[in-house]
Amino acid sequence: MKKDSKKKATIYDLSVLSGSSASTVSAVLNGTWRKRRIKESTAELIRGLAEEHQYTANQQARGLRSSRSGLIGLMLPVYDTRYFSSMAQTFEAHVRQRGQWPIVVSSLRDPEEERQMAESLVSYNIDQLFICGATDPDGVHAVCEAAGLKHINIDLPGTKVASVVSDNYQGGRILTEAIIRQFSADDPLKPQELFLFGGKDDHASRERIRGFKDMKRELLGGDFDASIQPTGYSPNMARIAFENFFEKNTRLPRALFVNSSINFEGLLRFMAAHPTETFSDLVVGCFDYDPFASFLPFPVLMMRQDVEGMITKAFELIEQPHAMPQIHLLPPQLVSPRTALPGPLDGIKDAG
Amino acid sequence: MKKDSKKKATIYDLSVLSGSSASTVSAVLNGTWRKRRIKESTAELIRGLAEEHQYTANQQARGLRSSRSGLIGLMLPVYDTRYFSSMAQTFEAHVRQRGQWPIVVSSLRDPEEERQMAESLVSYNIDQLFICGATDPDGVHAVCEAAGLKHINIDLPGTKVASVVSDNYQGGRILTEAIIRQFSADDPLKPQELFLFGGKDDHASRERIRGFKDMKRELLGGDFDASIQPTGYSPNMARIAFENFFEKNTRLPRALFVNSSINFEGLLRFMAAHPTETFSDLVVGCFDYDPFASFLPFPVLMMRQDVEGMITKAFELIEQPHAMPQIHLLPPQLVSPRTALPGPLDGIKDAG
DNA sequence: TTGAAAGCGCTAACAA
DNA sequence: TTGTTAGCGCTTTCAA
Repeated sequence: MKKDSKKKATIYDLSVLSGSSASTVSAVLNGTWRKRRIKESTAELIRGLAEEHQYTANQQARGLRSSRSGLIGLMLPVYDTRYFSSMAQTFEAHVRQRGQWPIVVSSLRDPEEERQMAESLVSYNIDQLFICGATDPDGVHAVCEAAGLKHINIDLPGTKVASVVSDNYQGGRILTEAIIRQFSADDPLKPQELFLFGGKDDHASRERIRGFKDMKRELLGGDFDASIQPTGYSPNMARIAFENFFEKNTRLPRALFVNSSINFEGLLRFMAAHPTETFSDLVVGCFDYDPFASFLPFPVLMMRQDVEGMITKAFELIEQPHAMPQIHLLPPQLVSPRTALPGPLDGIKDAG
Repeated sequence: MKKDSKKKATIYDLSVLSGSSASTVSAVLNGTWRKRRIKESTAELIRGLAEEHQYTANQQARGLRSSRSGLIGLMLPVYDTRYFSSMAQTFEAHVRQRGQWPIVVSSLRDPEEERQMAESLVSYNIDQLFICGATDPDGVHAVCEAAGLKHINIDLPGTKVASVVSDNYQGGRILTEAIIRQFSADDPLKPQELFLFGGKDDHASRERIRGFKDMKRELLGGDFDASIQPTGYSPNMARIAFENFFEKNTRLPRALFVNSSINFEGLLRFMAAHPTETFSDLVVGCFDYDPFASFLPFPVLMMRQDVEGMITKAFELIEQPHAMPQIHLLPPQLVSPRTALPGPLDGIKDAG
């Protein structure tokens, strides 16, 4: 083992070894050598040396000099749902395919946190930022704008740059209709038997609720604002809402529209405290797809957001210099009960 | 808006504005000013200016100079399971609490990929690397070692540095026993009715299988190597294994030990193609906890790995200069059917 | 209590 | 076809 094995080789080391100048080495190793008209043979030589000494460019130095970093950021509310984890997984694949590096952070839906994270990412000179599900996208925008950092909104729209979000209104309508159609004509669902739980006062929730209300009115008539129970994106608040409802009405509604899989976990917590019979005639519709949830012992309809499509579209838009601060809608997909869809993990070659 | 609002302020800007030198500004702003005995008033002045001009240190420059970056890496096989996504979530919380920044990447269980990722992370001068579930931890070690990068193994052990992993052997035993005890004394499970599906030839699978076999032998007698069906960590391979078994035996085993929730998704895919009755008398035990899986229409026993404990322990060990390349075992926790445990998302303040 | 100066490793004019 | 040079923004001696 060479004594310098702890020290990484630099272009200067290779410069000495090859007899070329540092700038020549640099050009050869960063791909700009063609337009610098460097002799094939010198390039060859330097590449060989680089290989031999396991040279890899110091990205900090490169970035400091060129004001880039090769890092592309993704700001997520949380990792730990199948929706957001598949977002991270898909994002990573796209970024790496572009020869860049993903840096993913979770801001826990705290606007102040979101801004500070953006600040910090700026200080690393990240090249682009994907703002996903931010509570205050425009606050993050201000930080990016001030730093000249390209950015785009996903999942929850902002008003300052382009946003790629699901068509939550249509999704809400479709899901509501599907829930209602689960019930047979001889024992149809009544308006006071269908409730929406979860979500908060953000764009996604509002749109879903709007779709829910419209479709409910169209199909069942009546309009019960009381049938909306926002609980935030918290499993426990949702659990409490279900408990309260149950206490007051001695049963759950026959049909539930659950605003997000996080809230659905609140339903699970409720379930844990009650016998299976409590859910024997329940129908649930839920935003975001989770494969295990789809096989629960009662019909679960899920709306799967088009994560792959959102990321693809976002990459398209973020490149465009003067994209309007416009909302691009992608249709989510209704998933029938007992459906196991392939996900971002399929196609990975590992099989043991 | 000032014309320079696109340019971030540097210590030189503040140096000019404050009348102090750049090195003084630097010291004030990076906390070393006390030991440089800088006057409180100058410090005050500079801090005020920094605030006013929204100064934030350029991490690339800082890192280039000091060979640090403030980044702590986590290498994950994949994001998109509740086990790994909770790992990412927990890791992030710990890292941020230390005032560092998490950089999370997924290597898709490809040893070559793992090494290249490590190389690349090295080129960003990350300060520490947590190697989680790597297929070839020692390969990654070699890269880290050569770069003088502190690292540690989680989930899957290596032989060169300390590893923090679940006690998969005990976990396998406990889970197997729990599965068997689900059956009543008047219709007990027979040895040929209990199968293990999933996993591959890695440490975790081997240990779980060993625990499975031992406990099965102890409680049911007999030893059927045929009752082990590795499928890799692939939903589809698992699905095919279930299909094959079903075709050959016209039914599933009465009891399944599923090696990972990823393989469980293969069971879901199988389920989607078969009527509910096929699973009416099924008992499943599965490694890794997924809240939705816990409520499926048949008893599902899950082993929850102690993610919080693993991360905590790993942080402890990675600091120690001469930790032995030893395996630290953490007991996983048996989770009864229909249990909704709190996760890393609980305690987040958001509630809408 | 502070400043001057060197240099981390790289890129990109500008010369030659 | 290549070398020289001047930084990118910061930390860190060393000197004052």
